[in-house]
Amino acid sequence: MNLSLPDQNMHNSSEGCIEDDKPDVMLPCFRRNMYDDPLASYSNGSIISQLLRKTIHNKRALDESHFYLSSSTVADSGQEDRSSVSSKDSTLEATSPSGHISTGISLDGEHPMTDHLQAKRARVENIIRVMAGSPNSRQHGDSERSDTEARDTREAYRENKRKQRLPQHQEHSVGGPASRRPGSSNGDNCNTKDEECHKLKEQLHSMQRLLRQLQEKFLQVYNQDDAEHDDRDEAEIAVEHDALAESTESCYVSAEDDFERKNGRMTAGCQDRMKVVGYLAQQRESPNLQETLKQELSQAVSECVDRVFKKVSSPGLDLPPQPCMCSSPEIQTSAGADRKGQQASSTQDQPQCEEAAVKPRSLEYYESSAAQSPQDQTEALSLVVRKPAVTPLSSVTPTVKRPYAVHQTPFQFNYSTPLHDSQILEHLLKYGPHSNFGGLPCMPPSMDRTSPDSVDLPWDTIAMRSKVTSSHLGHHPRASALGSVTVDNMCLPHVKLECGDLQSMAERNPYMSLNIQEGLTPSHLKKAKLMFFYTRYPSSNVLKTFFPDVKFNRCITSQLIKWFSNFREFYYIQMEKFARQAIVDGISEVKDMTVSRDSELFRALNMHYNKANDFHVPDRFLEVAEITLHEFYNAISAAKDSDPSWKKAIYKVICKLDSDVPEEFKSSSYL
DNA sequence: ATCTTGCCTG
DNA sequence: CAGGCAAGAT
Repeated sequence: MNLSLPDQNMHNSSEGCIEDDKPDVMLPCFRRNMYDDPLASYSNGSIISQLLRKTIHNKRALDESHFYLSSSTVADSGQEDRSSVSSKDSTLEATSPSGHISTGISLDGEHPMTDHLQAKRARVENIIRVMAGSPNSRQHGDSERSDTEARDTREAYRENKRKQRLPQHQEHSVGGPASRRPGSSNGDNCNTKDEECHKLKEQLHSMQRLLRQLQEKFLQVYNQDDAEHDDRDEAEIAVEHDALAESTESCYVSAEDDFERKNGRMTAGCQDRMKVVGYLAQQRESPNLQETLKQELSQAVSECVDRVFKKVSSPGLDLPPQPCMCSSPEIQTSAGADRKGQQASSTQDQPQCEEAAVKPRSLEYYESSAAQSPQDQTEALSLVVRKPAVTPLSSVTPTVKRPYAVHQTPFQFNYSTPLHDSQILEHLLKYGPHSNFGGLPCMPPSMDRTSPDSVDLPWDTIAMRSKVTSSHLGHHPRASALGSVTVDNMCLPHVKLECGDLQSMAERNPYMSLNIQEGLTPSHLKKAKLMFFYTRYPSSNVLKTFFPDVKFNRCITSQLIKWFSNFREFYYIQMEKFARQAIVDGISEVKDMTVSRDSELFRALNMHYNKANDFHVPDRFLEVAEITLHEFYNAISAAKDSDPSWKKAIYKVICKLDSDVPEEFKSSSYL
């Protein structure tokens, strides 16, 4: 391999972690693989090279792992023609070890690589499109397609199963006693918990499929390039695909059985990922940058998955016990028993308590199921397949009515954990997993029925406003439920709009690897205020340029614009106030009015836009302020203020005084 | 007819 | 600072 050289370059690539202020956002898909593989050591080089090494390794012990990995790799890739094939196929194949590996990658090298690659490219791109285009449609689309294509009864069965759980509303009350687990005081909790696990798993699998597609694509490109230089044969490439697939699988296994270890390696993983990126950038430059970006996308999704699972694996840890009258599982259990009967009657009392009590159990269940069948675990749709087999679930028939309770868990954690986590989860919501999250009526019973209004809360009200975050979510544990509701009902529609008319995937992909924000944070507000010192009338393009970590959509854009509108409002109000004051004070000449850093006017402004006073206001702003003050003074002096729109003339003047915002502001981590 | 902008209000 | 509304712009 000629990877040694690029390797070094990659190591030196400082741009590698540009956006990775967050060391935990990185190539999770390779973690487990590299960690477990003795052949792999970070000091040995890039992920690619390791994969290649591993390829040889795998060539022999491919058998089982290979067969199901590769199959799942292709799964879901043929959205159009293979429609329902998706993960179901992979499952099918996975369950029949002797089955032929229907991977798009021919191990025998029978099919022409070019055709195959093209086809795969098309599929991958389609996947991406689907994922970006309509988060929700994806899942539904799968279900619908399954109806038409019922060749495989198992597929149909599985899909039906899933359908059952989809659109229904959470009339948790339904189900009847038979549905409850006898002898279980918190049977409902368990059920909810199981549902959560299942739902989460489904989402994971969905994302896995996407991830595999992306990774495959990435590797494919790499192979293409590599083949040109190394004359590698198809078989080798195919095997390598499998190697990658396995690494992917391993990643998920890792995410499920060893978070600690994985997390410990995040930094290293980041470096490796960046190596790859750097390598790709160097070798193929712009054309293949696209592929790199796709890779980044997949990794971001993967990271999100890891995050979610991590959250699930440590339930309750983030939830303050006080909020719930039940501070311990035991108490919880008894409480649940007491409420057994009233459960149906939408108890507003303590939805949180119920959740809190459920979480620990869901973890147990989850882990146990994972342990019992790692293969299933990683397989795309194993979850659905396994459903009937799993005892807990089989007895959870009633929960079908409120299938998506699952998502309460991640969301709750989301809002009860630091911003860092919530950001990642927001990512998750917005992109890949959204197809699943979006349609999930993950409202707790009480919220569902008694607080329909909460659904109308704008997304940013929950996600962006620190006020809400602190006052509701921070202090009231129950707010987490509110967050769930809001996210569920508000975020999704937003996504649809954004995906439809905004940034192209090419633009979105790179951002996904960044710490892109779903909403505007207090930091953004602060930044905007400081920017106001330079520009009073920023164009939307400027805003987009200087808020690279913000995912712009109509809502966000208008919010930002509104901010500046408010800034101006305050600014002009101050100007008018001081101008009038000057007149009252008997100042006869404009020249006598100056704006310095000692001026009251400046203090007022500075207090507003630079409250912390940790920013050196540019002199230019003082000049503009002075000019504005003069304008007001003159206008008022000339009695122009009798005209209802007398200020417009002033605005016209001032808007021309905008200056460029310093480049430093372009950094997403400026503040 | 729809979107944007600005004013007013809480 | 954001929501609502109305006037203006397209």
